[in-house]
Amino acid sequence: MRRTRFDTDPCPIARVADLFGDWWTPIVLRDALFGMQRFEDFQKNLDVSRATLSSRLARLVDEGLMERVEYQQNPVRHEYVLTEKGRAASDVLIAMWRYGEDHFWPEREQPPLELAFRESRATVRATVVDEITGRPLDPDELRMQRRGRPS
Amino acid sequence: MRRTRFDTDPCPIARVADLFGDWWTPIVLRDALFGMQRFEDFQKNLDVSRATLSSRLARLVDEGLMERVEYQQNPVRHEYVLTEKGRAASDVLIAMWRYGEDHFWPEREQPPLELAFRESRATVRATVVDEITGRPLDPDELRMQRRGRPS
DNA sequence: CAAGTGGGTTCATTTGTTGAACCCACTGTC
DNA sequence: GACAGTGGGTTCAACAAATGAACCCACTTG
Repeated sequence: MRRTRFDTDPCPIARVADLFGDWWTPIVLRDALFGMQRFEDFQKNLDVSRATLSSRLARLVDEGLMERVEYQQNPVRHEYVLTEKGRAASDVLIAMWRYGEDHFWPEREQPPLELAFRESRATVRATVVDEITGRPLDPDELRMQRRGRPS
Repeated sequence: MRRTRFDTDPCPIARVADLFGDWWTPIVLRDALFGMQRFEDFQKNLDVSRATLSSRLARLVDEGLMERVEYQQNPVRHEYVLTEKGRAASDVLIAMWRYGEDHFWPEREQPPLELAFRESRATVRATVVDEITGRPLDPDELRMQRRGRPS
């Protein structure tokens, strides 16, 4: 009766959902992308149970999104550093940010936080587009197909 | 000891994570975006427990991503139709697709499924960009800030 | 030698997921 | 008019996972 896993599913969304499909993982990753690295910092900032945090970080290391790196000896201490794969997850997080700010606040209200460029401090508005045409993607115009031979 | 909720969190990612933060919701939404509407179809296609599916669909209706619409009487039957808010979730799902296909298959392997345009059947490669400049977003160049008065 | 720091693990309680079985309203078939 | 089938659920017992609190350990600093 263990939780259903999708980590070997043929659909990319399913595999990502298997990892992001709990409430803590995306939030831990968010903090990591904004520079957080230490267990204590995550724990204090997120107010998460130490046991839960521990298992989430272990999973992220396991999946190759983070690396557990020793940053001092005597006593030995480690920090969690994002890998390339971990940094690439930012696109998913950024899409979530945009969707959240557009649809999860009551009309005429806005979230107190915004995403901005570090240097200019200008607000970022992200959007998902087709890489080639640069145009937004309408789900009604998309389909899933077998690679190679379109059925 | 109930599960921690983020549906009133000031961070947009947290609110979205609260909804997408389980393994079934993104997958149900994926099928819905590709046109699925009926309970039985979701259940057969996903091989999910009827109880779990039922609660997921109820949550999606509750949050305003879907509407439960009567499509026949005698006997009364309903189907689940995406709202505007539901359709807008496609950007998050598409970003997950891209991240999944780029990072969740072993080197030199590719997922058996691809995202494509319905008409031309050409492969879609999606990317997250800044709406104004059209340029990809590097997480190292971003920050979270309070809206209005940049601290 | 007591308190503090960083990074965890262990534990009991409670909540959520799972698969199987069941229910109900109706239709179509023998 | 009894029965199988369809669509859309609910109920149930068993098990897994999240939670918060307490605990542990290796060191440093006062």
